[in-house]
Amino acid sequence: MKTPRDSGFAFPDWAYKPESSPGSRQIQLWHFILELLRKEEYHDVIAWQGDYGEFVIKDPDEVARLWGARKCKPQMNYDKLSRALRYYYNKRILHKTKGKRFTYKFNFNKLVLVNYPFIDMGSAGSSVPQSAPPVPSGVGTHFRFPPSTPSDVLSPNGEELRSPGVFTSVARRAARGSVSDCSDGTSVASELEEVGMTGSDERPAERAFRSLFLPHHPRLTHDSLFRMYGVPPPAAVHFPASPLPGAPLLPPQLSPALSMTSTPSSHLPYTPSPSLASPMPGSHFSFSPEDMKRYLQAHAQSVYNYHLSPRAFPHYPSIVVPQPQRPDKGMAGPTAGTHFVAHPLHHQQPEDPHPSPYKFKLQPPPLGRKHRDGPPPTSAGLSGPSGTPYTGLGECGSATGQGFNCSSSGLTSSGSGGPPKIKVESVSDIESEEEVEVTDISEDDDNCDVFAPSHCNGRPALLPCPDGIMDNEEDELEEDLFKTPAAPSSGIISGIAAVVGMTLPGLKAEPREGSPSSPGGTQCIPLKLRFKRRWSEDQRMEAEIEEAEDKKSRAEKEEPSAQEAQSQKVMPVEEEMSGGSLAAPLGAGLRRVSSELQKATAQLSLENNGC
DNA sequence: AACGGAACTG
DNA sequence: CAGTTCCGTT
Repeated sequence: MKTPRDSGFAFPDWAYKPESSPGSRQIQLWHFILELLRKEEYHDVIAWQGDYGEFVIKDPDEVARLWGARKCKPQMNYDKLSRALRYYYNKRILHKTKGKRFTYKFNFNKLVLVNYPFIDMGSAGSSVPQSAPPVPSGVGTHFRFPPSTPSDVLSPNGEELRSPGVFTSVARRAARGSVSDCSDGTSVASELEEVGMTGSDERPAERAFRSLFLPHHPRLTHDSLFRMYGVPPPAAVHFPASPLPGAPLLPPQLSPALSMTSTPSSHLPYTPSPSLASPMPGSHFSFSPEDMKRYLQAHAQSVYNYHLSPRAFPHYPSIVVPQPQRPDKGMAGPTAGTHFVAHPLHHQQPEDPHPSPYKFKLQPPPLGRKHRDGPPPTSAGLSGPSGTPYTGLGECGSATGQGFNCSSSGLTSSGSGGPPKIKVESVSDIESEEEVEVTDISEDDDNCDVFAPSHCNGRPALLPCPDGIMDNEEDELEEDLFKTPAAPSSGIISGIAAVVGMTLPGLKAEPREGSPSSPGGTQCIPLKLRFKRRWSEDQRMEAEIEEAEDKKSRAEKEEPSAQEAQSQKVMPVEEEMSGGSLAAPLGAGLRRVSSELQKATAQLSLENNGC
């Protein structure tokens, strides 16, 4: 049966919450979709279907109408809505299920990332029970919410085989608490505790998911997060590692940043890092200093060991990292002196002494807009939010009185100063496969535009579109091939490391040497170039992996269990390079982090009250 | 139907 | 920034 009651299957609770869209004052489409998906009332309009994360819009017009209502856009229609949906392709939040009409599919990994917790170390919170729920972890395993095999999730009778059924229980629980979707943001904190503490029957993954991703920083925007994590985990490809299919006890799932390569339904064999693979006493992960440390270390190491693109380091506020070599003076750190990350890889900056292989050309600001066509007839016509009959639709109805939340703006957005804005464009564009990687640091400003949505198809942006793989044409295999994601910038790793108060061994070591898996010959290649290559490779790999994953998952549907017996030997973890001294003085710091997370979460819920 | 560029908006 | 609006193309 389609499980009438909870047929809405199940997405992690956070996914259903408005607060889940960091930095967004207004509800976002994907979130809204999730909302509808969750409600039975709308199952005739939109519903889960098929693969995990796949949903079908049964009544496009209605969905559009609802969306329009929610956004106070009476003119909304499916055409427009779908455009918005299409934009998600680039962000990789969604993708289209080819062949099936009105059918799209969520990319959970992305969603997770969006919700990855970021802490603002600004305050020195505490007092919060670091009741971090135990988390599952998967050393060599790719973190996956939903089991990749039906059997994993299947109830004895194989009934709920519905794709994302995994989170059903969660969803149910969530529903219990906060029913008013958008109006109450109050449940987050409590939920955190509630579920967090439950040692219950929940799948480890669920809990892990929750505990790890529930909290998030309000100030971060979707995009910034995407940028942060838009980087494919090189480690994944370089580490054949042993997947622990279905292994009950898995080492901590490390940074999503490093594992987001595949689709939710897949398990990517991936060894985060040597240190990680090592003895993981508890099979649980918590925000305890110990676990945190391991987590961070692994994360950091992975990055450094594999020369992850600098851009792979998400920005971490309030964190200062020990500058490796290169006694930079003021370093062109990100804006404002406010705390920030001195990116260890900063030395790949423009002012670099050596002849930079990176060529850029300044692209003049976009020509005056209004080119569209025809003379601009003092608009004013339609956009008027006329009193459109709004179907009270549960969602925001709660808005006091009549108005919707059409104007509420809870968080202040740093008024974006409209600086000169100059686009930097790779000169070596299209042709030269020697793409350039701009190691840009500043993050909260226009510099990032450089990496903004790069379309491998048409206008090539900065990122290279590895031959062979890229979807230059309208190839088929691109089912899951997405355009190269926007590149992130800044370093979370270093940031974290700093927070934890440890020094990254790998960091100090000359990047040149360290790499355990550096292909012979690279030794002589300039750092920049190496990074560049790595980046390209990563991009390519991501695409490949995703595709493969998708296929795999699809195939898996057929044969539940199989070779996955217990081939989960021990991954031949590469021994920790030189720095086995990762152990570092941390503890208090971690606790703070943990509490900060919770605080932020709680705070968020308040901020979102207005709806 | 689906896609995606471009201008535009709050 | 996350769409919204338009629209030509496939």
